[in-house]
Amino acid sequence: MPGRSEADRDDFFDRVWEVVGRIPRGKVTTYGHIAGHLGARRAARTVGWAMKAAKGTSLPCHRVVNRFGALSGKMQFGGPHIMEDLLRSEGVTFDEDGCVDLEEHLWVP
DNA sequence: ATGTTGACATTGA
DNA sequence: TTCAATGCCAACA
Repeated sequence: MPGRSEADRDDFFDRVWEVVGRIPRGKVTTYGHIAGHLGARRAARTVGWAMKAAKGTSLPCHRVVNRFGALSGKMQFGGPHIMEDLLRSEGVTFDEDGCVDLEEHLWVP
C-alpha cells in the first residue's frame, strides 16, 4: 500500500515487535520472514534495529536469527552464550556450526 | 541537512 | 556457481 503515512513508519517497529511476540516457545524465525510479513521484504536490516531497540523489553528477541540460523545478535545479549543458552533451554537444537536447526524449529508468521 | 553504519536479504552479472 | 551491488529503515556523527 503506497500511501503510508508518517504514523505508519512509527508502527514499523511495533509491527516487528508484534510478530516477535508471537513466536512460539521453542521456535525461531528469521529477519527476512518478519520483514517480508510486514511487506518490506528487504528491510531485514531494519528488523535487526528493532531487535536492538527491543532490548530491555519482554520480547523474545533471542528467537530471531538470520536466514542461516546463525545467532547474529548474540553479542547484544551481554555475552556470546546467553542467546544460545536461552534457546537451548526452550528445546531448540543446534547443528555443529552453532546454528539453529531451522528444519526443525523455523516458525513463519 | 547529508552521509555512514548496522543483530540482513535479494537480485543481477 | 560465486561475487558485487542494491534495497530497506532508523540511529548516529
